[in-house]
Amino acid sequence: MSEARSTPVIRLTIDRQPHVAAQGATARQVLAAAGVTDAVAVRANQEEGLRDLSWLPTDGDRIESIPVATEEGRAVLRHSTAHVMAQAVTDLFPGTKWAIGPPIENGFYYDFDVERPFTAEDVERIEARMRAIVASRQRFKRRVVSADEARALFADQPYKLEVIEAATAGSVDDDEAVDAGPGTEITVYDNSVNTHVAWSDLCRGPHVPDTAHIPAFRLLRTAAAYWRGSERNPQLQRIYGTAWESEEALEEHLRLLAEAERRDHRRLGTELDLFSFPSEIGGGLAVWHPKGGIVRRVMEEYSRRRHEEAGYSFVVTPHITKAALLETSGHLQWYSQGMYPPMEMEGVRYYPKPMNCPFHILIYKSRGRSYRELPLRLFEFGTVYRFEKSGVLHGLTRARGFTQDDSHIFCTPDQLEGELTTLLQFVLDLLRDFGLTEFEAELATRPDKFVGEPDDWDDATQALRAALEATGVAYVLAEGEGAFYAPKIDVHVRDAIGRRWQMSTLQVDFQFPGRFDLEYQAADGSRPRPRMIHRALFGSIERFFGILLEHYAGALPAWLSPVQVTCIPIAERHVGYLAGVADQLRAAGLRVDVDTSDERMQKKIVRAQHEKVPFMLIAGDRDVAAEAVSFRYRSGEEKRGVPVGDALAEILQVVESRA
RNA sequence: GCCGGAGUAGCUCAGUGGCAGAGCAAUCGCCUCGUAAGCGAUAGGUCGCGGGUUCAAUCCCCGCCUCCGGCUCCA
Repeated sequence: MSEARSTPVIRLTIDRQPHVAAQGATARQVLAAAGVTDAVAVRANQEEGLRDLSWLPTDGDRIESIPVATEEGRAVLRHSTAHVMAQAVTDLFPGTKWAIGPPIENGFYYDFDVERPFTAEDVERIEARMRAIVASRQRFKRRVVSADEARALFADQPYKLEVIEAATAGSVDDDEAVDAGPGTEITVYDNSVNTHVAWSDLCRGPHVPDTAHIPAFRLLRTAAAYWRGSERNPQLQRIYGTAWESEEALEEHLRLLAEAERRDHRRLGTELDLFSFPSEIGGGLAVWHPKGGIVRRVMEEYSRRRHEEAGYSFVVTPHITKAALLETSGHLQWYSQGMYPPMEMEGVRYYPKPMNCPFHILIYKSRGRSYRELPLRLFEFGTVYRFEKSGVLHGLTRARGFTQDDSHIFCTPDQLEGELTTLLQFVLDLLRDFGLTEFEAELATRPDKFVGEPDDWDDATQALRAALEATGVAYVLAEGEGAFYAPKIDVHVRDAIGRRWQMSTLQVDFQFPGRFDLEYQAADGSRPRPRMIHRALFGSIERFFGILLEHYAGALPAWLSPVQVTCIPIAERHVGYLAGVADQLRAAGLRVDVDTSDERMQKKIVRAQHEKVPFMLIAGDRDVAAEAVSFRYRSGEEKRGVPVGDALAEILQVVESRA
C-alpha cells in the first residue's frame, strides 16, 4: 500500500495469508487490498460470530472472509434481505409492529403484527417496494446503544422491547439471538441513503454493507406464526422469502422448489393410482389401491426376510387394549393428547393403541426368561393410531393411522453395546437396499427433564456413541434432545434432491423395564432387569413409502414397481405373441401387463411412460419372426431384436439386484 | 387446534348474477400402424354442504365441511 509510509500500519492474516494494512482501514478495505471482493462479512480470530465489513481490524487479527456464496454468507445476505422486507412493510403499512426476522435454511422470514393478514397483492407490493429500496443502495450501518437507548428507540415496538429485556437478562433463544446478542451489547442497524436514516432495527448483525449486495431475492409465501413459537401467544403474520448470491442461484432454487412440488407423493399417489385418503373415512387415514398395495407388500416381504435372517422373531398384537395396560406403560399419563379416545365395552375402557411397546413387553413377560434367550428381538408390522391435530396431517408422511416396522430388543447390559452396533449397521444396510445412501445421524443426549439414574444415561449414551463410531456414520451431538426416558440415535437421510428426512430411531429405554418389572434369570441365579431397545427402521411403512416415492419421483426401481414390464404390440396381430412372452415373464415371478387397447403403439408408449413402468417390451412382425422383443427403457433408450430368453434374463438381473 | 388460501366432470383447470365449458382419462366405432399423444362419436355435473340477498346465485354475503401453505406438534 502506497500510503503505508505516512500511516501507522497493522499486520493481519487474511484467509491464512499475511497482509499489512493501514491502521483505521475497514475489513472491507483490507480485503479489497488483498484481492478479496466476494465477502459479505468476516470472521475474526476464529470467533463464533461474524462481523460486518465495516469492522476495524487491529494489529495481529486473523481475518477469514465469508464469501456470499457460502451458507454463512447467504445467511448474512438473507438476514439483510429480511430487514429490507421489514422496511418495505413499514413503508406500506405504517404502524406495523415487528417481531423477529432471522435467516433460515434456504431463505428468511420476518414476523409482523399487522391490522389484517397480508394478501397476495400486498406481497406483490411489498416485493416491488423492496426492489425500490434495494435499487436506492441503502447502507446498513451498525451502532452500539445502551439498553435504555434501545428501549427509547423501540418504545412503540412491544416485541422489540421484549427482545431487549430478554437480551439484557441473557435469556434469548437462537432465533431471537439473531436480533440481539445475549448479554454483551445491544446493537441497532440503520438503513440509510446518504445521511438520511430510512429505517432502523434492533439487530445483532452482521449485515451486508449496502443493498447493492442483494442481487436476487423473491418473496415466497405468507403464513401465521405464534410469537415466540407458543400457541398461548398472539399469532403474527409471517412472510417467507429467499435470497441468493445471483439470479442464476435464485432460479436454481426456484427450480428445486418446483421439482419438489412435482415429486409430491400425494400428487404421485393419485397419478399412479397407489393410494388415496377418502374424506368419508377421515383425514390421515389412507386406503391402499392395488398398485400401492403391491409396492407395500414387496417392501414388507423384503424387510421381513431381512429381519428373519438377522435373528428377529415375528409377533402379532391387537389394535386395541384395555386402559390398564396403558396406565402401566404411562401412555395415558404422558401421551393421552396424542391418542384416540377410549371406547367402552361391558364397563371396561379400551383404547386404540398409539404404540406397540407395551404389547411386546407382555410377550416378554408371558413367562420367565433366561439369559440364554437374550437378546430377544421381537418384530412386528404394528399398526397404531394417533390423534394428530388436523392442521398437521400431510399425506402418508403424517397420518393418523400407520404401520410401524417396530421392534423391541431385550438384552443383558453386557450385550447392549454390541446389539446397538449390529442394529445400527442393519438399519443402514436396509436403507441402502432401498436406494437411500446419504445418512446423517444425531446422538440425542439426556434432556433437562429426565427419569432414571444419570449413570445409566451415561452408560447408554456411551453405548450409542460406540455404535455410531463402529459403523462410521457421520453424526452430530444433539445435546439434551433425548426423549425423557431414553437417549437415542436418529438417522436422517438425504433424498435425491437433497432434502433431509428423519428416518430411523434407536432408543435405549430406562422406563419400561422398571414399570413392567421385567427380569431374566442370569447364569448366577440372580434376576436382573434386561435392557430394552426401541427401534423403528422405516419409521412407518406409510411415511417411508411416501419418502421413497418422492426420492424416486415416482419412478420406483424395478424390484418395487407395481408393474415391472408392459408389453406393447405394434398391431393387433402381435397380441397373441406378446401374451405368450408375458406368460413366460410371469412364470419367472415378474409383474407384467400386455396393453391390448385399441390404440396406436406410440400412444401405448406414452401411457406406459406416464405410469413410469421400468421396461416396455415391444413386438412387431420382425420381433415375432425372430422370437425376439424390443426394449424401450424408462430413459427413452431402446434396444431392438432381443431374444426373449435374453430379455427375461436382463429384466430379472435388474430386479434381483434391486437397482 | 390457530392464521391464511382453495374447493367447477375421474385428473388438470377455464368461466359467468340469466340453459355449465376445455384438455386428458373413460365408453363405443373406424384405423392396424416400428419407439412420447390417429380420427369420429358418446357419456360424464346438486359448480363441497347448508342458509341468506335477488325476479334469478356456480358467481355476492354468512355458517359449516374437506383439502392446501404455514405455526405448534411429530413416525
